[in-house]
Amino acid sequence: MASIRDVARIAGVSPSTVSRVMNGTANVEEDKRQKVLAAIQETGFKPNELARALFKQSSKIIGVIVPNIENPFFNELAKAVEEEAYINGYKILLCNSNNNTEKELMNIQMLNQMKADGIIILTYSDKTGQAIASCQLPVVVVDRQLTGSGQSAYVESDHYKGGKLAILHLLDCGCKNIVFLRGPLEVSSGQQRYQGYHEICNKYGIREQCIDCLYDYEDGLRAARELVEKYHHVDGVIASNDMIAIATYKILTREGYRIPDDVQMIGFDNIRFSWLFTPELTTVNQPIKKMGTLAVQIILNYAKGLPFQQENILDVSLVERQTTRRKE
Amino acid sequence: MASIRDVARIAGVSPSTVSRVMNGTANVEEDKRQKVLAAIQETGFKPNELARALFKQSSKIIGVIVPNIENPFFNELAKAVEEEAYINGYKILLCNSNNNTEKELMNIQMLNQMKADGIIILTYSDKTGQAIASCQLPVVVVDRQLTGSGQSAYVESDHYKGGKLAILHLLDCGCKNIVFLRGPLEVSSGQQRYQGYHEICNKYGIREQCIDCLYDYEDGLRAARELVEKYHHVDGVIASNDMIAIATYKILTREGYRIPDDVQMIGFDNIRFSWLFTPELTTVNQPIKKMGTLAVQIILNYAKGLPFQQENILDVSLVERQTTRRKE
DNA sequence: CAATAGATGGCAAGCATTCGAGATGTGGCA
DNA sequence: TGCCACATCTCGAATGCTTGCCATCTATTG
Repeated sequence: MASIRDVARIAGVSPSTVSRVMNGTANVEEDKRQKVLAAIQETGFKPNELARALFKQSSKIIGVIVPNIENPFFNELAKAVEEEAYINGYKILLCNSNNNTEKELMNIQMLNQMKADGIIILTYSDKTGQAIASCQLPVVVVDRQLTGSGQSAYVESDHYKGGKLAILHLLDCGCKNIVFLRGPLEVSSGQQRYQGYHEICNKYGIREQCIDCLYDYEDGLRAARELVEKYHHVDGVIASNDMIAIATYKILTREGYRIPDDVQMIGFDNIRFSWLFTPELTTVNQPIKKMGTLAVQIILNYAKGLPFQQENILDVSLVERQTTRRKE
Repeated sequence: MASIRDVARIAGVSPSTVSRVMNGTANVEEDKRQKVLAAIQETGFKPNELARALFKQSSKIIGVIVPNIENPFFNELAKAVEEEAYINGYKILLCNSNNNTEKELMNIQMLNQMKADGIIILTYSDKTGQAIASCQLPVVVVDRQLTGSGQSAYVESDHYKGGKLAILHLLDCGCKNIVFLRGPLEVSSGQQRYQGYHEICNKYGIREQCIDCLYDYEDGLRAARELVEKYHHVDGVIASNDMIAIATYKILTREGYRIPDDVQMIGFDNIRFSWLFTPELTTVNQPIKKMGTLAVQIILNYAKGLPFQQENILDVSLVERQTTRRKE
């Protein structure tokens, strides 16, 4: 592989001149410029990104740490991040943490050593929180609130509003016996959605009915089984997210419930699958793409020394589809 | 950020000695060793990966180029790749090509400049084929056959067998009027599956009924609409993959067909969603995880100078679930 | 006392970039 | 016409950081 010095030798100039031609850093006399260009052509010279990054102390890499790429929510987000990064000349280093704090810490350290320009992280334990705080890199936490500070920011949706939207919609649809498959209260999305739900219940004097449920499909199946066992007269389900809604659909139909005739159902997130699924899921939309784009922009701004907003809470909206039906 | 020279100065030794302590390259006297360790502790020194990679001419990065991370098949594969890479101390640089040859070439070039240790690519146009052939890096093409050569290899499933398995199963289930939503013939998976189907049709004197269909959901909807228009008496559908099967399910049920009572259906790939879906999809399993693992291992072997198999065709198998039903 | 083994330091390589200094040339003024 | 000043261009060296090789030095053993 040709180096800048090979090019310089062939063109009969110094490496600095070649560098100037390539980067347009300064004027170069036309005939030398032509010779350099010719030499670049001839050798097929491409600058070594590692050397460049080493000098510049920046690798133009953004690290993305997700618990599980397989999860549609995370991979839709990863896609948005990749696109925005690519447009701006950045690359994505993808790390799967498998919800393993150990691996998360390893990844953060690795990104530090790689001189990544920022980290976008989609998971958050207390330990990682500390690692983030003591991290020299800008970190954007997505879908979790952040209590620490430093050069970090967070991006999430208005889950509180989402929770209200969900139950209000089921009420609009005439549900009398709503069960909330409640997401984990330790994470802000679960906590906030529950708060929204809770407030509406209070306001209308509705008795709360919750089943705790993690965000993964398997636990969704478990929770849904508990649902059909405990709540025979259920006519409305708020699933903690779309994957849980899909799991619940399987269990409910297996038990002979028809959706939305017997039980109406609403999810959260509006992942692509909520629309691909049959029936198409009513859900509370999170602007996933926008979250990814924003996260990248925050890192870009940080890199450029521009100001950025530390707390970003994006709006959510109701998407009515086939698992609910408004009363005429 | 502390450098190895800072550590050396504090410990009162030379940088080489520090390096030796860190990497265990050679023996170091115990008291110096202790001093070095203490200095590392004190400074929190972590070697600069860029400098290391520059020296070693290897960044321990594997580039993964997928057409679309959102596609479940690709992201299940990406996950397997990430896991296997992580275990072996490699990182994944994820590139979304969006089926854009331009972007693919850019990514290949970028990975070259980054001194990636290999590329795993899940898409394949003629132009990229050339780029791959002239690439100094080892390349593993997954899910496509490769006609060129160089230091490249390919990993794919036995699609031919898969095609046979699919139609034979529908015949076993008593289907008399099977339509094949045929994947693109330009790619080997489409071509080979069709060959398998074709051979069985020949053998049993069945009239072929095909609708051409790309691998994405939207085109699946289109093809499925064409299906219900053209083939009123269809009682068996072979979908070009699971996503297409899911799209077909939507259209068929909307038209009042019951599955599997009126129409039986089989897909390909056995993506996670084929099981999460209701009804659970009968499908032809591709060992996705194994494919990802193998692809990484090929690159690892190449890096170690070990031999590796250039052509890898993995076995497929039938997974019977709820969209087909064997005749008693 | 010599020879060898083991430990350690220094230097160079890997590569692109930037800065300060030097070189070349041109224009203006005496 | 000759000289000085200034502008423009170009080069070399230093920077970023680590590792491997070679040379050196010390200590131990025969």
